[in-house]
Amino acid sequence: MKPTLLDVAELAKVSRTTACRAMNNEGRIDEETRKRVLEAAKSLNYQPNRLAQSLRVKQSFVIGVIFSNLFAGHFYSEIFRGIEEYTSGQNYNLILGCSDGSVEKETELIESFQARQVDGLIMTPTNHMSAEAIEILEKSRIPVVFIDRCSTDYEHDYVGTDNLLGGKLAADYLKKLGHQNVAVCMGPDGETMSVTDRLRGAVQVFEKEQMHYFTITGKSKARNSKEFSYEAMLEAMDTLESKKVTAVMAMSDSVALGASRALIEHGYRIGKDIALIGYNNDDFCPYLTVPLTTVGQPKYELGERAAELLLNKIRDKMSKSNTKIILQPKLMIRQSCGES
Amino acid sequence: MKPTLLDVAELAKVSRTTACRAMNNEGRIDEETRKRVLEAAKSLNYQPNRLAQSLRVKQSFVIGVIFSNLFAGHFYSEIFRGIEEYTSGQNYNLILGCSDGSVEKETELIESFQARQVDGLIMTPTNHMSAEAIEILEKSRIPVVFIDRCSTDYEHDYVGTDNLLGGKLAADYLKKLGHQNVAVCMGPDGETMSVTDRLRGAVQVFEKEQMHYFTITGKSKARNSKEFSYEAMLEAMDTLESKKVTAVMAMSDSVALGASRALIEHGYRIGKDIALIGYNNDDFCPYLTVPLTTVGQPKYELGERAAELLLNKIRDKMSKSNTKIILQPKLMIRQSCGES
DNA sequence: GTGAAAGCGCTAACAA
DNA sequence: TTGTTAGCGCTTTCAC
Repeated sequence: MKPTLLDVAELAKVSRTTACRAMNNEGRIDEETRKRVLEAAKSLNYQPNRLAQSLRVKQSFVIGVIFSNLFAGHFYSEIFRGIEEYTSGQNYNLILGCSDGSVEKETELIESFQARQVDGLIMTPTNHMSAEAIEILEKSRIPVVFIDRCSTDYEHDYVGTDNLLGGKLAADYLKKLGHQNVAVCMGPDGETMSVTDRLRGAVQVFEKEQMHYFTITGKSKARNSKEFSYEAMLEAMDTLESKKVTAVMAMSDSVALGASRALIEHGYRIGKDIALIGYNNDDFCPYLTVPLTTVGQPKYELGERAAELLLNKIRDKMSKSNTKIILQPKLMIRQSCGES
Repeated sequence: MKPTLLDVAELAKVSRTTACRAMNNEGRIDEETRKRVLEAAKSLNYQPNRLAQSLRVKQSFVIGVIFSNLFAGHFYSEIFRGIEEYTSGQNYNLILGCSDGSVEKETELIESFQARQVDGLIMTPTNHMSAEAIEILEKSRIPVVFIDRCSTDYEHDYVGTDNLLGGKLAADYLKKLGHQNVAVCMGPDGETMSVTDRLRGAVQVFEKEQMHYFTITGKSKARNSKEFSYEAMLEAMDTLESKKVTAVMAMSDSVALGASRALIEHGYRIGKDIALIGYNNDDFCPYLTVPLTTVGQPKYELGERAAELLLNKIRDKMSKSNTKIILQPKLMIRQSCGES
């Protein structure tokens, strides 16, 4: 049986209270007894039960993380690392779930995490969170920070990058290279706000510069971006030719990868016959045969800032609840648009 | 203030016990009162406090997951998905940490998860787990399942793939294509058992077939496989030429990606001037300009089986504690070795 | 500086 | 079928 605080107390010949004070380095306690308790604890291999602690102090030091999509391996891995490194230094642990784009699972996860008394929540919501989920969040008053995407239907804190600007950056660059006809490959998450923002940004440029464009939305059932966009692109091949498209803008690097496969199979040489620009700056970009030009997002920092914001909210419940932290995207010029 | 079971009980005009029974669908209870309680619970928006429950029943329904490396985005994402989907159906939640290859952090995580009373642990250990960590695990008697890698110094359950066979598969294939001189690019995790096993498997073939080979270990400080192997490969360029290497075997697909960048920069055409084979079958493989031939691992299933094994151990503490589940690798022939 | 006692929210003997 | 009571392991008020 695991030793409890009482065991430690008895061994050190003090009361539970005193033992507790010693363990938590509290004030009013004799240095001598403190040492004695600590030794007793050590010799018993005592470890406080965090469940009991949490129950008592009504603070669990656990934060819940809900991603909507783990297929996008690199993107969420980096965000998670940012969250993890920031929070682990402050004694928090993370409980992680993946909604896989399902609103039901998202709701379940929120409820489950809530039942576990998480101190806060960081999440990328599904496209349309269920009304139920939103109600739960609002009623529970658990501090929440949305990351990367955000819910339209709900007042919230948010950490993301400026997707409108990102879209502009990409479009401006294509314009600068002289492209007039561009296809925009949306990928499977075309309905999320982050992606529609990128599109809006690009379209602003397209219209101002009187460029032609059209979007490839695809109707594949694949959840995997690469597969989805590969199929979507294959279907769009004819249109590509008839509209004399010279540049493809992909809404993520994975989408770009899928699109490039279709393009290559149809004899296009990336960076020569056709320009391709991605989004995210995933870590594989520099390592492709034709290194991918893309718009970079600071993924790790996204996670870090979200964690920071959340912990601040947790500590200061009064902090105003509509903070938006918008980080800047950055154009990463490589070779897939023909320049080096 | 959140409603407690007592609030529900009062509203339904029964005792806490009865309310408890109703919530947990236990036997001996009148159908009428059960309904009344459930209604009361609903109207109060009652949600049981899992912390209190766990404390009481001494079972948390949380399992800890510790990965050693989240850079390898896709690989661990898939494993995690396998674990998550299997366990979430059974009411478990996952608490996730990343040791980042550091034994100190690994030990901290184990302790921390233990303090949180996890019911079990799934982990990829660092190369050499600290004696301390092993001692904690043994003393705590928490069921543990190692995944992908395993600790040499410790009796354990394990789920992985047959890396020896995987190495052979790759080497056999290169032999079949007529290669006589191959370079093996080890990557940053060259010391892990999974990688050394792959090498052993390959070497068995090399020796039997009297092929020449040498390993590229690299001395980069990068933790990222792609970067690491890119640098390692650059350094090895001269040797590659002097030894007339015609094939490169990479210990993971990320390593292959890094290596290919160096090769391409030096004018090699993958699949024509030089053959390249990877390992893992990461999801980007089919989407490279020259689709990568590789040895596939069933990542999702790895996670799933690990979760299954762990839950069985949790339920039946008596189950023998040295189960090894070894899944089979599979050669995925694409174009990077010249065949289609 | 130390300890007794109460209680966080839940479950489970046992008794009625 | 229902309720009383004790207790999981911890923290905290209050009194000494």
